[in-house]
Amino acid sequence: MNILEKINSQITTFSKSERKVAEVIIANPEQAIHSSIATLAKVADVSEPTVNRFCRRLDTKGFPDFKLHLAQGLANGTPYVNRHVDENDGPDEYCAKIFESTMAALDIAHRNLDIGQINRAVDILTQAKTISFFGLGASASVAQDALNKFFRFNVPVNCFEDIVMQRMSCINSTDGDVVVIFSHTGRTKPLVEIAQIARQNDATVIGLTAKDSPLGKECNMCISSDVPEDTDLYMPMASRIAQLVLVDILATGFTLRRGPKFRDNLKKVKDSLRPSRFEKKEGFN
Amino acid sequence: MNILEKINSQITTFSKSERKVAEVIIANPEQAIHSSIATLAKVADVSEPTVNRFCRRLDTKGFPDFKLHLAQGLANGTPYVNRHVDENDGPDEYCAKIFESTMAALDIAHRNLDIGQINRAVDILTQAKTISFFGLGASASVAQDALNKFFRFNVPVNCFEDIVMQRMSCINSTDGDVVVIFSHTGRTKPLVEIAQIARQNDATVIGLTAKDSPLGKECNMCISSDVPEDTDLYMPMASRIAQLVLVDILATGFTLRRGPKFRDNLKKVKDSLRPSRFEKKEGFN
DNA sequence: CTAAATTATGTAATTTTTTTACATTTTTAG
DNA sequence: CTAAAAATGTAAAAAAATTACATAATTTAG
Repeated sequence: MNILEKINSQITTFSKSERKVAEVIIANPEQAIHSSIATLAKVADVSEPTVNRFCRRLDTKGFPDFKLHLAQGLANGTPYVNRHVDENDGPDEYCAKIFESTMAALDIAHRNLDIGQINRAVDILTQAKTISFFGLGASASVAQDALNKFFRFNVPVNCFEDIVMQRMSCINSTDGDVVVIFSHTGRTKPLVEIAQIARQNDATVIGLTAKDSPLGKECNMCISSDVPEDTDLYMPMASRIAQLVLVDILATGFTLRRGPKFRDNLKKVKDSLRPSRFEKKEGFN
Repeated sequence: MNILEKINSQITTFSKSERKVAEVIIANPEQAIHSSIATLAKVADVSEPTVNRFCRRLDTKGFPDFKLHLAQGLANGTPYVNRHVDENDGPDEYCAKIFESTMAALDIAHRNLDIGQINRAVDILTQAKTISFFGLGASASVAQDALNKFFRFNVPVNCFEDIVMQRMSCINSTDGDVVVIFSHTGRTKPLVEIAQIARQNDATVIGLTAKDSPLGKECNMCISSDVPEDTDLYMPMASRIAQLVLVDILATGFTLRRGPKFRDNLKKVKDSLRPSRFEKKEGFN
């Protein structure tokens, strides 16, 4: 845990003087790491040993060690935060903000991820007779991306952008078929309907969607990224990126489950592209 | 810049003794931040003032200040590294690795990004008569995603997955049309050809591809993410995520350029979806 | 190639900073 | 209200870092 958070969480257990020290540090940690114990004691209006005791109470070896921890916490505490784009931002700023909030979103998605569900999904996918990927809007391209990965595995795969085709496909599904439905909100009516249809026909439905959503409830199992969507610009951004990473994870899990021999096939698929490409110049790399 | 990187980049300018200090620190920075100047001097086999001079050379106030900088560098220097999935990895491990290398890739993409090119691309896009997005394979879904963003802007947009349609579209293009081509490698022959065709017809071609690739050379301008692709599993992974973030950036730049009134339109597009969705329960949020 | 000048490094003293030992004050429990 | 415990401060000691200066190594001009 970050030492600043630690100070905050333990502040009630501190004595009066120690609390003074804590407050001074929280108020301006940047300044604290550049102060000597004497300066800090004076600012907090306590004696130097009090500051030292304060440091020890936080499981550091002493004041210099405490400053080191604090410095690390400051560096670590702000790396990828969700910063919203402002209308006066120049290109530097909005580029930085978008990259950072995307990374922050992935970090959150990773933390919230239920690995057990991933494992179950890989189980289901490896045993599937056919796999269908469906999504609408921004999730349609996620579905297409999933198709692009899974068709390499030599399993029958489907992907339709058209809701009518999706419906017909689900009506024809049977036991052993797996339908993967992508939807950030899980509130898109037509997708909820095709999930119901697929399950009525004994297909297994995996939802990459919010757990408690209408769609989530219709699925056999659910993988949710729980990424808060940035609604500033009314466009899906981080959520679909998180979904794509989940696709990568499922595809990776799939290939690992199938063993090393299987991976040679993947190389063959890739090599088959060679004639349609310009060769890279010879040399290292 | 991270102080460890700084040491590395300046190591040639150091004197013999200072280099000894640098090497000891690089070999084990964790240990360095917990050593006194005396210990470090002994380990590096130099005198204490040499260590101190070394610190000053790196624009720090002295040894303790140097340790602070180093501690901060360690805290955010190693967060997201590109770790490769190993065949014995369990789900926890491959999930962590995939998330981390994706984030690492985005970090690299951000650092390598030429903001000037982004600005130019936004210029071109805001002035476009029509915009077409083309890609093949994994980049096809990136193109589709771009379509999903830019159609909201009330500009005529195209996106075909079919190379023949792409070709025909480029043949019909004229001055004022903008063609955006997605390709990680920039070596896919058909895409290089359509870039040539589009330019022959006076369209402006923007490549989201490698700068020095055959495709890159055919484009009017080029935005490259320079993300090293993880080829372990023979599937595009991080590269397409980086492309999608670039799409987000271009779309954001576009809306900012158009001003606040324009953004009301985006809300309208989003609101139009409401009838096809299940309402969220009332309440906060 | 040599001598002067410059630069690099180390020694030892000085200063600063941190820590310890102990005294005093404050708080708490009976 | 008093005794014990806890908290805080004072002052001295220890540790760490820095400075001033001396010596050694290297470079450069002739």
